Amino acid sequence: MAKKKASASPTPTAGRRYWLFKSEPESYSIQHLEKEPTQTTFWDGVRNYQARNSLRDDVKVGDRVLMYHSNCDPLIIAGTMEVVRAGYPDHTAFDPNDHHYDPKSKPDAPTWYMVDVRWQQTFETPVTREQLAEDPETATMVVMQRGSRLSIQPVTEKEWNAVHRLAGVKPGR
DNA sequence: GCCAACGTTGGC
DNA sequence: GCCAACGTTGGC
Repeated sequence: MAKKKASASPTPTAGRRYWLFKSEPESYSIQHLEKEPTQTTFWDGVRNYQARNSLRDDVKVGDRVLMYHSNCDPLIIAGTMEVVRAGYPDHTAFDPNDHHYDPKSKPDAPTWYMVDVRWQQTFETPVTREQLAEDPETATMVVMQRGSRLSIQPVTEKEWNAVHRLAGVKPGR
């Protein structure tokens, strides 16, 4: 477990990547994350190979993440998170009692991976899907593509900045 | 609640 | 290795 000094900020900007993670707020919302004792959680339950590859190989400590609330009304980007631990095996796949149990994933040969994220900010004015569709800089985001079911998606810096503009806040530190 | 799009499974 | 059937996702 990686404890971080409060003063120790961050991670260099260079090489930082941006992502969008989907969650159904009924299961887990940004409000849940904000209320966690450490405002940190492990992002478990991803059971799609393309998304798994991103979590295992590409999502790095210091990367920034938009949290998208799916399957709800209104559909929004609710806020942002910071990656605090890079890909490691998703242990919920090993637990037969867990909803995300997958017998083909073994501790010595894990199929599924997760990362740890820390709450960064909850947008006072969340950005709605409708806004994303209307703005030329965000309309092309992966999340807006018809039939896009990918739960871990790359976001460009331009899109990251545009989402913050729509939220009425400065793009984070 | 509906249903299109998508990923996975399994018979052949 | 093809592809139909199936289950799931997720916007509407």
